[in-house]
Amino acid sequence: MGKICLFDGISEGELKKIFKCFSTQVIHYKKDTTVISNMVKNNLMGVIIKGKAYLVKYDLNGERTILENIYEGEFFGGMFQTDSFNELVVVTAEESDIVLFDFDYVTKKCSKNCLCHTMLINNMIGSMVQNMKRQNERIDILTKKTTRDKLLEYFDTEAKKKGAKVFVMPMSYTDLADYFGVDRSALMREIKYLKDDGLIETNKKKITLLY
Amino acid sequence: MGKICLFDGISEGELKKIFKCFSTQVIHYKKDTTVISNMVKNNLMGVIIKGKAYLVKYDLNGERTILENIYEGEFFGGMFQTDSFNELVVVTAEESDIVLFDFDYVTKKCSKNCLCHTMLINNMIGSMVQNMKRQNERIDILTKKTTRDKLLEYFDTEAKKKGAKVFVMPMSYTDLADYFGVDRSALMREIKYLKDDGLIETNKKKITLLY
DNA sequence: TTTTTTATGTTGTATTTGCAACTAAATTAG
DNA sequence: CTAATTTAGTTGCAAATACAACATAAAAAA
Repeated sequence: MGKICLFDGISEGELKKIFKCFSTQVIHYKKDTTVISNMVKNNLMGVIIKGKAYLVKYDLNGERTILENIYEGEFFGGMFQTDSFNELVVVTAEESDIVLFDFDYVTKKCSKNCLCHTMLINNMIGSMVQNMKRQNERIDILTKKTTRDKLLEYFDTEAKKKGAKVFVMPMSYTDLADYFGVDRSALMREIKYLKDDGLIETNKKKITLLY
Repeated sequence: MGKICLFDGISEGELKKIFKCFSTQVIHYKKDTTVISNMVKNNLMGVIIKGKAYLVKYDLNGERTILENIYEGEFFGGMFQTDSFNELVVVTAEESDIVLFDFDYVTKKCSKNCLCHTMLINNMIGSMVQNMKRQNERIDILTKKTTRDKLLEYFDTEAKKKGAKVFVMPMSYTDLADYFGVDRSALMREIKYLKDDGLIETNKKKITLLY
């Protein structure tokens, strides 16, 4: 399958042209910096050239929920224009290089109708499909009623991705608890129960499925 | 904001041309019919002309999870090609008219490079953004730890959509429980508690927020 | 290096939730 | 219109979970 990046199939030279046409440039961001928020009502979108970011929603109590992970080569935005009563914010998860430009440049197609533009749109659709798959995967997990079922579903997916019964968790247990929307200590306890029941073995972040 | 439909801005005549170019036609489906599954490895996508469908995942135990609602004018597919170890299926939620065609027709652009094609792609992106917003909304709710918080978040969103403290639930309580991934009776109980605590009033599906 | 911060791991307890098993109301089908 | 099916509404109880409060290990910063 291979990860689709927004600029796949577009040469350095063409990319420079696009950036010029979009009158934008790469900006470097420190970790935990707000790149874009719905406070800024511009119809912006951005591409992560290097690094990683989160789409975050802030609660009334200041609690934050990570709605999406945005990885290298992926884009965000397009949902900041209208009906944004949601406090949506894109924040860097690490030091990142990001390009911001107006959504219209992409959709409203420049006069030149260049080939790379078509390529860009195709990649964009591919990237969105990729993103939807990830979101569906998470929803599938989140709708499981017990933490045990969430874990088993998650382990299953990871094992299938790796094609093996042994794999290394790609995130911390703390983050996993957030990803599941459950209490961290309850998650740890459930993992212990799974071990007690002989369903899994763990060594730090290495998980072995015994079924 | 207004709902974006895939064929917005495309005339009847042009649409006929597209259908011909895509060598497809509208098919009528009865309720609860499988329109497309990842068993069929074709790179298909479909548009709901009339009706409604679900993107469903079937569990090993035969349990089903509704991952997405696909409404009139929206499309689905594009995620059925590769890495589909997930048992994803699109099923009609009611009697529906649907068009199926190969994804490549859209992305790989026909030789004519017609204007309506560009329009189609723009609408497609709009539709996907819309979809992502919905998914994010649901994830936001699902990650809330208690059923009470899920309900309050949900009520909040609905109230904001309607711009009023009073609104009518757009789905049954049974469906809401599935949407939340919680037990139905537990949901009913929590609604009662909310009433007891004077936070809401209900009359069948009419909800009034008292805060 | 040492200090500071963040992540892991554990446990008791009160609260929340799922599950089962109902009845009543409402909707759909015949 | 009546029967059949689906949805709403309740409740007891066992199981799961959130919360709080720790100790320790690991990682990051100074």
